[in-house]
Amino acid sequence: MSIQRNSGHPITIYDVAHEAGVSDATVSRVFNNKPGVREATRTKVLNAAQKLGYVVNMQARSLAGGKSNVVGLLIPGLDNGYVIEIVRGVDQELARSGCELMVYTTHRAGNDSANYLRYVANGLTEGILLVVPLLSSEFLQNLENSGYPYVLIDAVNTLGHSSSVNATNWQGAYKAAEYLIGLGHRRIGFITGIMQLSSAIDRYDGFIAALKDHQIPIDDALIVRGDFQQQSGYDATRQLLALSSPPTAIFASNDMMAVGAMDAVREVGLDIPADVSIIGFDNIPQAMNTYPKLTTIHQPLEEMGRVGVKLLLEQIENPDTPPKTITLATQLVIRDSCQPPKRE
Amino acid sequence: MSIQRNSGHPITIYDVAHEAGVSDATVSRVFNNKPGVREATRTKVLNAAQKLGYVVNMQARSLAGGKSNVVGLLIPGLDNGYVIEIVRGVDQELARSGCELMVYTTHRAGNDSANYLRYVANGLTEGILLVVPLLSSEFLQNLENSGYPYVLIDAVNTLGHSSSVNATNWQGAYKAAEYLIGLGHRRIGFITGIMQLSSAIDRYDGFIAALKDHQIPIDDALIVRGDFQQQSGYDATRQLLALSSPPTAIFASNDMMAVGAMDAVREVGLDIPADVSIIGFDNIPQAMNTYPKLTTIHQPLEEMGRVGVKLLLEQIENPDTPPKTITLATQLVIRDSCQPPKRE
DNA sequence: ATGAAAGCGCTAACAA
DNA sequence: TTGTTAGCGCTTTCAT
Repeated sequence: MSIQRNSGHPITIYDVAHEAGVSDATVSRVFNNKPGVREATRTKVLNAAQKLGYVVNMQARSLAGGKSNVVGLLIPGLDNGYVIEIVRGVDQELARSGCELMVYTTHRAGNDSANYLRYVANGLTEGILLVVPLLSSEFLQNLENSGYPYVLIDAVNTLGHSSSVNATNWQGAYKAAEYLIGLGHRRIGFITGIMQLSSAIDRYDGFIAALKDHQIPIDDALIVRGDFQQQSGYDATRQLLALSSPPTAIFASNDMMAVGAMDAVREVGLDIPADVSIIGFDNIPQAMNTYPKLTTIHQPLEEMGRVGVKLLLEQIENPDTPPKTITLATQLVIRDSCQPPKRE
Repeated sequence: MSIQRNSGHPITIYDVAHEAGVSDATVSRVFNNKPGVREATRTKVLNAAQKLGYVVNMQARSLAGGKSNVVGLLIPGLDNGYVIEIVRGVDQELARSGCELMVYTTHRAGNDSANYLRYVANGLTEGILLVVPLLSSEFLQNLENSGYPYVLIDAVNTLGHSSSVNATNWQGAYKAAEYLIGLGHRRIGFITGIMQLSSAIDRYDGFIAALKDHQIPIDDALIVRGDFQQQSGYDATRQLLALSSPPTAIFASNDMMAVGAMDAVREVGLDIPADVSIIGFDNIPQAMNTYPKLTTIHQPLEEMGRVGVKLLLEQIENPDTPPKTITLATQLVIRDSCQPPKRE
C-alpha cells in the first residue's frame, strides 16, 4: 500500500468507484460493511481500493454522520505511574475495538473547565474517558448537560449520572492495615492522600476501621497529611520518624509516597524492613524496582482502563443504556518491605 | 460555556451568523483571524458565539481545507519509561502550539507497516512523530513517498529525507566508561542494547573507544547482549557475575537493564556499589528511586520530544523547509551506584 | 468589509 | 442490489 498525497490528489471514494465501475454509494457501503452489496461487487470495490491505495477519510465520514471511531482521554499528565497504567489498559481495549485515541492533558487547558468541554465538543471524539481526580462539579454538570457520552475512571460521579469504574479502596486499606497488625505492629504511621478525593478518604477510613476492629487506639500524631506525591511521602515520614515514639510501620496511601518514605527512612539511617516496615497502595510498576521490593495493595489500574473503555463504548453504542458503576477488587501483594517489628 | 448536544442541534457557524446578523463566511473569518473584518463586526460575532456556546467543528474545518491542528504520535507502547518521557515533552510542546495529540501504539497495528500508514492517511492528522526504534525501511520508504510530514525521534533516517532528533549516544557511553575507568575499574561488564538500533551501536562503540583510549584490553566475555528490557539486564548480569573473574563494574546500555542488573547483583549476595558498580543510560525517572540511586547518562528525552514537535510543525507549516537533524547532548549524572573497586 | 455559492469526502435516505 | 440526491459544518474564491 502506498499513499498518494503529493502525486496527484488524494484518493477518494470517487476514484475507487470509478476504478471499480460502480457508484460512490456502493463504495461507501462496502467500507462500512453494510448489507445489500453483492459479493462480486464487494470484491471488485475492494480490489480497486487496494490498487489505488484508498484510505477512508475519517473527517468526512464523521462529518457526514458516520462514526469517527475516536475516543478522547482526559488525564492530568503523564508524570504519574498510576495514570500511565490506566492509559495502557485504555489503549489495549481501544485497539481491540478498532478505535483511535485522542489524548488530552489537563495541564494544558489550565484550570478552565470550559476548555475541556471544548475538546469534547470539537466533534472529533465520540465520547470521553476521564481520569481526572479533581473534577470540578461545574465541569461535570456541563458535561452531563451536554448529553455527551463519558465515563469516569477512579472517581465517583457526585452527580451520579454516568458510568464509572472504581476499585475497593476501603477494603484495600483495611487489608493493608490488617496485614501490618497481623505482623505485630501496633504503632502504625499513616500518610494520607489528597483528602478531597474519595479514594484518599476511603483508604483513610479503611485504615482507621482496621485499627478499631483490632482495638488499637488511634494516635493522631501517627496520621500525617500527604498529597500522593513522592516528596510528601518523604516529608511525612521524616515527621513520623522524629516522633518521640516513632511508628514501627508506615502505610502510605500510594506507592509514590511509599517510595518517598523509603528514602526518608534510609536517610535517618534506619533499615527497611528491620526498623520500619513500609506498605504502599496501587502497585505501580516501580513498586517492584525499589529495594527492598515494596509490599503494597494492588489496584487493577490496567483493567480499570479496559473496563472504562467498554463502558464508554456501550454508552456510545446505545446512549440509553443506564449508567453503571463497576468496582474492581484490590489485593494485597506481599513483597519485601514489611516484617514483624523488633522486640523492644 | 455549555454545549448543546441533546437540546436542539449543535451550534454551527450558521447559528452564530444568524445571532450576530452577519453571514457564515464572516463568522469563519473571525474564527480564523483573517484580515478584512471590521472590529465592530468581529466583536459582534464573538459575543454571539460566546452567548451560544459555539465551538468550531474540527472535522468540518479540516475537510473544508483548513487545518486540523492534530498531530499523530506513533509509539511502541507505554510500558517504557523512556517512551513516556518523550511523550511528555511532545505533549508540552503541543500544548504550547495549541495542537491536539492523537496517539497510535504500534502493538495494535501488529507488524503490518501498511497499517501505520493508514493512520497517517486517514486525514485526521497533519503530520506524524515517530518514536519507533525498529522502523522497517519499507515503511519509511512509503512514508517518504507519501510526502506526508513526519519526523523521527531517536532514530536515524536511513533514507535521510526527514527531520529527526537524536542524542549523543556515542559520547554518552564514552563518558560513562571513562567515569568508571577514572574510578579505577579495569574489568567492566557491558550489556548491549538491541544491536539493530543505531543508538545501541553507538553506545557500544563509545564504550569500546573509551577502553581503547585508556589501553584497557577488550575482553569479549565481559560484553553480553541485552535487549533494553529489564529482564535481559538481569540475565546478562547473572552471566557476568558467574565469570571466573567477574567485572567490578557493569555498564548497562539503558536504565531498565541497569535496574535488572541491580536485582541480579543483590541476588548473588553482592553489594552495590561496594562489590560491583552499576551505571545506566537514559536517566528515566525511576533511576532516582532505585537503591542505591542509579548513576547514569542523562538523555534529554523530554527535550527530544519538544524538539521533535517543533521540527514537525515546521515541516507542516512549510513543506519545503529542508529537513534537519538535531542532536542533543547527553550528560553524566553521578548518584550512588558507582564507587572505586575494592583493592584485591 | 461582507455575502453568495461551491465544494471538501463521505453517509444516508430515497429512487430505480 | 445499486445509483441519485442531499446535506454534514466549514473554508474559500468570487462578487458586491
